Amino acid sequence: MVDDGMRRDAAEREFLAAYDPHAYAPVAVTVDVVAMTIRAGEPLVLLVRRGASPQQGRWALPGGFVRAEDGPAGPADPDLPDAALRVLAEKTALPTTLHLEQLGTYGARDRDPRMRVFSVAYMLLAPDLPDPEQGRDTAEAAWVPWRDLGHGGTARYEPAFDHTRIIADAVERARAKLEYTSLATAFLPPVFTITDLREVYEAVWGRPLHAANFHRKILAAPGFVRDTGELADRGGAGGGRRPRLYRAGGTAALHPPLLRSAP
Amino acid sequence: MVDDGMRRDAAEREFLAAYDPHAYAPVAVTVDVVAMTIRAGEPLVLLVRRGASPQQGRWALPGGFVRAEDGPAGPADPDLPDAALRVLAEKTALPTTLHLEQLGTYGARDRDPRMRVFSVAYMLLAPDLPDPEQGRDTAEAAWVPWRDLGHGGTARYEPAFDHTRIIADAVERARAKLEYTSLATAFLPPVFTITDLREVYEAVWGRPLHAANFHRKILAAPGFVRDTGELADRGGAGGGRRPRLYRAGGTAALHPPLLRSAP
DNA sequence: AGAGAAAAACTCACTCCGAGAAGAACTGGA
DNA sequence: TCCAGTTCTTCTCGGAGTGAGTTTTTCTCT
Repeated sequence: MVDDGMRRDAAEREFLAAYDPHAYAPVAVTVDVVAMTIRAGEPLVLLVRRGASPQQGRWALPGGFVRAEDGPAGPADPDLPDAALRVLAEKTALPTTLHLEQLGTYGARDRDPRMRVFSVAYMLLAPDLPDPEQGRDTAEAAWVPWRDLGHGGTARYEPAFDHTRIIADAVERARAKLEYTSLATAFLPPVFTITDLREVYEAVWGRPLHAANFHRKILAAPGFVRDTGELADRGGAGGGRRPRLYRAGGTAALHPPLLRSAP
Repeated sequence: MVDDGMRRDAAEREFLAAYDPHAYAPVAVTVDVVAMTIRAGEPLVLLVRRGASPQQGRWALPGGFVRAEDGPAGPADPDLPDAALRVLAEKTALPTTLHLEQLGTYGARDRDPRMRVFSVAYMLLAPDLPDPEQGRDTAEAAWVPWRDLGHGGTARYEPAFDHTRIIADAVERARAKLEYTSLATAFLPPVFTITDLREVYEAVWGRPLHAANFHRKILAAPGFVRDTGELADRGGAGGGRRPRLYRAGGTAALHPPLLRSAP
């Protein structure tokens, strides 16, 4: 204890060396965003076609370098979520309500041939977003159904780099979190019906649910939804009772959870 | 589609600029490891006393810079988990069985006064580890009980930087994952009893459990544990039936989950 | 042998869940 | 206007799971 400050151990050497950061091998940090939405019962993820050189022309997640300091490109990103929202705003219009959550960081040595790149992946859930035709920064951008991606689909879209795995991680995270959190409301507008909520679960889990039991369980979970006291203007297309309208209740954890049991 | 390769959009500009990586503001990537173990029913986390300058003398998580390329300090870390295990091996002996899991990445602008530092936090669960007296790289290292940390404890150990929050995130992650995965076996040696397993749950959740019901639920969850067919050499200290010995069954997800209900 | 202790099995009331049926409220066409 | 079809909502019922407590089994120590 007495000589703590005098030992030139590894930590200290690292600290001193860091005063000349350029002495280190250069590394870069990027953010990649898995933006998810649901349109007509179909879960979609936003992909952009790469206009630049590695993997040029292939589809990839929207992403970009984190701005570490203020520079000619623009002000620094104060934190990682800011960077994630910035790169996404360059591709599509951001919704007013959204859920942004960090997925994980990928840093294998051979991810990028140019230099060591660490990618922080984010998952963003949002209500039905507009088509990104106004994307002013990318060759092309599109909302792509999950099932058209690499994992067992028609492989019309084969994402570049390790983005297929990142998307798969995001899908599994979303599926799991629907069980024990009220995350599903992030896919819906502020006011919705129980049927809307059930269709989110069915879309994400890819399996039909028993409507009556779902209804019961949602109302039994305290704080999941709040009754607005109002009814929708109309029932379904072919008639039907006018459904009640609800808002998200704000609860994060769900007790009891909504388990997806074996079919 | 025809002129994809000709457009000098932002992605391409980023790509070209990256060929001179030093033109960018330097950033650093570190790993911090929340190593957890349980000793005599007490959950512990490994802290080291910082020997180097920022926050010198304060306790912090074991961590260090990710080695991006081969250099004088040693070979590059092939991937982030390799870096996490390397920095931890510098502080303590690694167990033969362990569970390593990425927690998240922290990159707020003001985390470190020297430069922009992104820290990838890992959580490591292991059976009772030896005391790190042989730590050859650090002024001091110790296994610290959770309750002695900042959050409501006696504050004997007040971790540096944002490490208090990282540890809190790790604790909450561990508590939650015990509910719906077989993660608890990571705290135990290869062969253990149901009582050992229950004591892991009680230590992590900080609450006593009903022994008989716990026993029933563990055996009802398919694949959680496998019966070795053998009994322990002895019962408890003051006598008692010799307990059966089990091994981890290898199941990741638990059906049904073991919910911690309100006390 | 007997007391005490720990593991494991059992009991019981209660809740929760899946599956189906039934009721309520609405649309559109006969 | 009445009826068939549709959708939302509530109800019912058997089976499974849960919390709490009790009992049985098997062991150690005195």
